[in-house]
Amino acid sequence: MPPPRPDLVTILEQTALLSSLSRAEFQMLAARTVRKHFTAGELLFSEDEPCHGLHIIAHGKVRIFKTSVNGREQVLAINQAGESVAELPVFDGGRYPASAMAVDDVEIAFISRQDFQAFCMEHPEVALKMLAVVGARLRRLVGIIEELSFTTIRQRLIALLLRLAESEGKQTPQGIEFHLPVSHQELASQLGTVRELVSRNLMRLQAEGLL
Amino acid sequence: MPPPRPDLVTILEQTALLSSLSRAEFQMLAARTVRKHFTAGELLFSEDEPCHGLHIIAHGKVRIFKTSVNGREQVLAINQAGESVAELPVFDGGRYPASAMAVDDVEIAFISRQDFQAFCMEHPEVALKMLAVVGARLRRLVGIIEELSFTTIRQRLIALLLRLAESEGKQTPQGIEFHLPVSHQELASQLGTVRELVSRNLMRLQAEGLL
DNA sequence: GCGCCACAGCGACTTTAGTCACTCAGACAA
DNA sequence: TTGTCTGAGTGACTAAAGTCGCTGTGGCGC
Repeated sequence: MPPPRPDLVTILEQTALLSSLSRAEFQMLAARTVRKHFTAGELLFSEDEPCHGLHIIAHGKVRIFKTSVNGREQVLAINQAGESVAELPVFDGGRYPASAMAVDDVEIAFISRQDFQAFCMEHPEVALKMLAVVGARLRRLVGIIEELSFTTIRQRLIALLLRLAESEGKQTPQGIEFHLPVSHQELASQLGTVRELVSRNLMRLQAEGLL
Repeated sequence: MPPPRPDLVTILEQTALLSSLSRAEFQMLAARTVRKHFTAGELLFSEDEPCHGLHIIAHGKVRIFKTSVNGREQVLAINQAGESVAELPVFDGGRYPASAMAVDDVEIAFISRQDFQAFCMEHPEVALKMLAVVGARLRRLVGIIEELSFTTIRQRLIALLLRLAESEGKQTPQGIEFHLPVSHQELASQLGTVRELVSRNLMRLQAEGLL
């Protein structure tokens, strides 16, 4: 038996997307929800696969990314518990635009396309929330485009480090200190480049005394 | 007086976003719609401005783009009559993520945020259509990211030329023939690079006999 | 201990992208 | 006819980005 399993209603209640629903509505939705489990490194789905429903993350982190022919990866987003994944193909009926992989062990609440669409028709406020969520995603993508087309890897790396410092860092007399939560390879994927450049640029920043 | 002005209901009827509404609904919406006119080169809105409502293009083309500090531009989309612009900030209440400029003379039907949100609550199917439209936009952005992070300018240029050939080209004995509809500068913006590289790469393709 | 592995560091090199400075041709107004 | 403006072509250069190959290190299993 996997780790403690909060019941589906509780999971659904914790997703931002569905806040503002009544207890009865949650129960109705829960009745149509399937629970799925993925272990670290497992693919939830991959690019160009047809989409059958909405994934809501109950526990764990999910990495959304694209892969190039030469094996390079570009991370589009990393989503956590309470967030949903791949909302869009649920609505436009198309295929997944990217792949999703479990970063650690992940619990998913899965609702089929038909069920969720029907639910949205009856609860327009959920559709509006959905639009807000998708809007936020769009903003992030525009941000990535901006970085990719206007800035150097060095600048992107600095920006990413600052973000990490913000979220993970703790203050020390010498400045802010934090551990890199992931490998250089992973940082490279998030920046849209290769490991060596991350390594080199980190060195450079260190040499300049900024680390 | 500007060019012939079809009435608002007709304009609204022609937008994909609102198809499937009844005549009465169109009239109701039209009553809350303001008409705006922009001449070529004029900005509809710019990045980071707060958003007050939804723009629907009645006539003309609109270029959505980002600008960098050093003056470079990255085109995110070019939208035509019947499409809407900047749907997202209407819903998440944020600011515009990019700027929009009239490519030629443009007629806009403008609906305020409040009115449109209210309308969506009453017409969930419009909200769902909206999600599909936004989804398509998201796909395009992911495509841009993919190109930016995985391919060279040469490849991107080829891809863009092929797209143009598809839409504008006419078959001739020697192959497909078409005019570049825009300046090299504009192509560069769409590819996320500078004029010189477009020029050079076009030369290169020509030298290799691919043009 | 030994070998195996994944991750990291690093030097040498090639390719691509971007910058600068200039020339040229065509459009157009004075 | 000039002058001027804009878009385009181009050579020379710099600076990024990416590739290759090798070394080092620190787990971890046997």
